[in-house]
Amino acid sequence: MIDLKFPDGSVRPFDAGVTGRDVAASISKSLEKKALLIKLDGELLDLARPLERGGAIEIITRERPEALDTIRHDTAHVLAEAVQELFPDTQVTIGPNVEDGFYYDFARAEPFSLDDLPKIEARMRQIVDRDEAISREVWDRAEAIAHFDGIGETYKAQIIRGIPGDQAITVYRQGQWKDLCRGPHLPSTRHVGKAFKLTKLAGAYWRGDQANAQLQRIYGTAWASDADLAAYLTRIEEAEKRDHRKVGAAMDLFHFQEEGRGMIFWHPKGWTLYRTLQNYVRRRMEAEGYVEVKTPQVLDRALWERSGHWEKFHDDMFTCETPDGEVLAIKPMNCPGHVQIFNHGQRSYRELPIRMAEFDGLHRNESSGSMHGIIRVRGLSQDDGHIFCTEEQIEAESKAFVDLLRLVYADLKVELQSVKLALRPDKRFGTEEQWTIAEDTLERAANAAGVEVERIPNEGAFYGPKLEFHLRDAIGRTWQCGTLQLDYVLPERLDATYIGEDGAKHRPVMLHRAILGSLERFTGVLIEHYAGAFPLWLAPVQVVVATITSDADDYAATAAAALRKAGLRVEIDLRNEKVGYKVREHSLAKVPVIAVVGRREAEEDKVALRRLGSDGQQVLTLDEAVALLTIEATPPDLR
RNA sequence: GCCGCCUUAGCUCAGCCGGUAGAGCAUCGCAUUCGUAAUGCGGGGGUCGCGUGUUCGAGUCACGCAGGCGGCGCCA
Repeated sequence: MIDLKFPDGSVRPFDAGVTGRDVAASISKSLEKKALLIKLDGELLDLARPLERGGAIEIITRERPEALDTIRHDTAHVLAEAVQELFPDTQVTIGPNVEDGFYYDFARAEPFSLDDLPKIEARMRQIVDRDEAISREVWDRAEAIAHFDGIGETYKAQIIRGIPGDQAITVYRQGQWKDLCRGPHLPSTRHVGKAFKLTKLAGAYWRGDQANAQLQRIYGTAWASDADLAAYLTRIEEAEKRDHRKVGAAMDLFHFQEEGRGMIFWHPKGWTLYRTLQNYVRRRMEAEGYVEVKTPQVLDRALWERSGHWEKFHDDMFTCETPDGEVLAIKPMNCPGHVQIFNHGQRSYRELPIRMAEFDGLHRNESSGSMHGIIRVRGLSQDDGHIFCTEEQIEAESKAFVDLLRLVYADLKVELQSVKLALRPDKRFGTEEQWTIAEDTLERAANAAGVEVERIPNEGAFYGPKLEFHLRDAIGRTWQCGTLQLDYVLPERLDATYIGEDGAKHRPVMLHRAILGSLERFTGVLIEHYAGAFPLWLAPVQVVVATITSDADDYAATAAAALRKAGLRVEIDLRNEKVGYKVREHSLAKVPVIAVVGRREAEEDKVALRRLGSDGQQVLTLDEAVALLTIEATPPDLR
């Protein structure tokens, strides 16, 4: 006998080997019908799985979030079954869940076409209608390998070879079809339901390695109900409207053209936004003791060889050659330049830490497939900084940086998606001991600043581990923005030294850090975050003074001049159009404040303020309006 | 870089089985002076991404290239 404890606290005895379905049936007929899975001591299990031990049990029905994960994974299995029925020459590989859905990777000589998706979906619905029972089998490892190799499923055989020896090899069968899978699964394909949709096709490398074969990936989304699916599709559609490329074009912020792939042409409004952001972060940094420098755009290849960048990145660097045969590289980053300034003259321990900042342009020959609007570009600049310090200063400097970053993100009202600690990569410089110290120090500093990190192996820079601060774009993709990197390597390779208290030469440590990261990328993320409707202090155009009739033209000019004198970014709209037309146009252009002036306002020295997103108006005297808007338009660090 | 898809007016998009290009918005002109999300009328605007081929004839079909989009890979 085993004891099962139910969520209401009651404990009941059952025979060992009882299944979740039996347990549900013992409660009610309807629960047996609705049950999809059970959870035993936190572990999800198939409804038909015999229970050999007792514990806390929950019956999982369709409405539960745990069920959704299983529905998605089962949808992936139904997808795989449909694909193998329709395209028998296809091998299955893996099909995990992702946010809002799933994918399945297939190995097939001929790629799928977009036209195949509706056919596959139709077959998937048939499989759901067939209501194939899903059952779990435990296989012998050697037999399983031989079996999958024998039927030409070489990827599956390879996966089994990689499964640790103490783990059971489980195969799930649904109808004629079967797949190696850990489970759990729904009782039958009917429970998958039809609230799914195949969304996109993509190529993906086997095991994420470019050296391996490229598989055909089919992405899909699946939900517990049609209403949830419809809501999801609407949400995605809405989110796509926030795309910074669309908003940027609509607001006339920037453009690209073929001759400058990955190179931004910033228009006046976009550049105003960019400079406003840059000036803000520059002030925040100056207040923290940073000193700003400017280093050359083009430097001899020899310097990049010494720093180690040439070896790892020369294909990704733009280079040029003089008629004399000198090979120069356009700088992809500022670090070696900053070390040159540090190295100029003799440094004392008394000067440390030196916090050196630079906002100069950088160029990287990013591969064609990696460019993405203004978020990933070839020409960029960072709110870059390098802190030269002693080992003892690392932790305090790191914590101060994380604090500063959090302050800036709070000012900008962006939310961190995740903070990752990128650990030592295969290709690296420096000793194991240095890496261990560096990794642990970064984690401690982050924790001290109240930030939990997720350790990710193999993702660090060649010279040191990185803290990565990730933000989300409109449709949920995440992008690394801020970063903090601890580096023992470059000071050594570029021979940076300072004179210590003991009169001897010492090696400083370098902290590479950026709060926003690429200003271009951050601007892109901000555009999507605000959908172009920026807070007053960031908005490229803060106020439009719009007239109702030409009687008010002179007064509008007076009002605009007064607002401009107070430092506001003001446009004036004297066009011979109805005020409704003007309001609509400037609202669509996301101008935060429209100051409407008609004959009445002109006579009384007033303005009628209309805020973006509200249809009321606030009638103030011109002086009051100037005072109010000036306060509102003050950047957060100057308040 | 790899896989798939897309590319027609400034923008968003129509254009069937190959027969010589269309709408809305924007722009320009005229009228209108109208109090908070589109005033009316009229005009101009296109080597249909680029190239080659098939054809009597190509926006439409084929091939190549470029750029873009989605994903993978890469990201100092």
